[in-house]
Amino acid sequence: MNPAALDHTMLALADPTRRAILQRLGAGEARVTEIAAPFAMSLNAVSKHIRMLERAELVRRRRAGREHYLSLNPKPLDAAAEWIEQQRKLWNIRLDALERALAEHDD
Amino acid sequence: MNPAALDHTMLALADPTRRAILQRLGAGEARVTEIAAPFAMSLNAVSKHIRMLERAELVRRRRAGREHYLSLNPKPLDAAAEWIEQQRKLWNIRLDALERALAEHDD
DNA sequence: TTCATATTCAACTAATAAGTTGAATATTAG
DNA sequence: CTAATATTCAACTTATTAGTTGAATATGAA
Repeated sequence: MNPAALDHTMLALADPTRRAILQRLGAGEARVTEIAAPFAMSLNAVSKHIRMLERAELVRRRRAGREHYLSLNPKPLDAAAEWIEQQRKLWNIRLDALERALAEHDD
Repeated sequence: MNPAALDHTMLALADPTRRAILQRLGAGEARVTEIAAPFAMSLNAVSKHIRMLERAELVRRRRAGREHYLSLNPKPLDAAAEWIEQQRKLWNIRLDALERALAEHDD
């Protein structure tokens, strides 16, 4: 588990265009041009977003002639979700301890 | 639900220093200097990281004289976790459908 | 072969992030 | 009052992101 991998994953998720691309790919693979179509930016800009998603390994590319088919790889989401869940768990444990301490103090 | 809020949350989580700060705050509130101590960077650099965490509303600040006590606000993590879970759920639904289609095809 | 399509590469600008150092501000301690 | 402490502000550098336009590359179609 490379620590920079989580950096890349989180950074990839920190942009609405990239989140929309992932959401689109959730429905199945698609070509670069198809993915870019809904966005009010150049194809090149979307191409760069895709590159960031690939760096995070959230997106895989399959070349079929001149067309590149992209698909979602949800694996890195596991580490991201795990970090957040771990954090929430620890926080809750601490809050529970606080509550118990307060309850005791009431006696 | 401001869409930029999720951007800020994810971006805040995309840095190991900031994640470490959040982890530290999971154990309870702490002053800026205390938080900065373990890091091999200037106090000012950590101060800036804290500002980003505040922008994401992951950290709250309570001033007590010249000392600023920081605490974790885990609320924004909910939206982040929810986005990821939603994505994983959709992905799994699609994979299940794919599997069913394949199974049918086998008959 | 020639033309159109799909995509990236290269070069550029502008904005933001991440870090530095040094000064300013506010508060507490002696 | 003066000195030390806690923190931010300001200015600066460097790296990265996000976007653009125009050219290159590779493939497919006529």
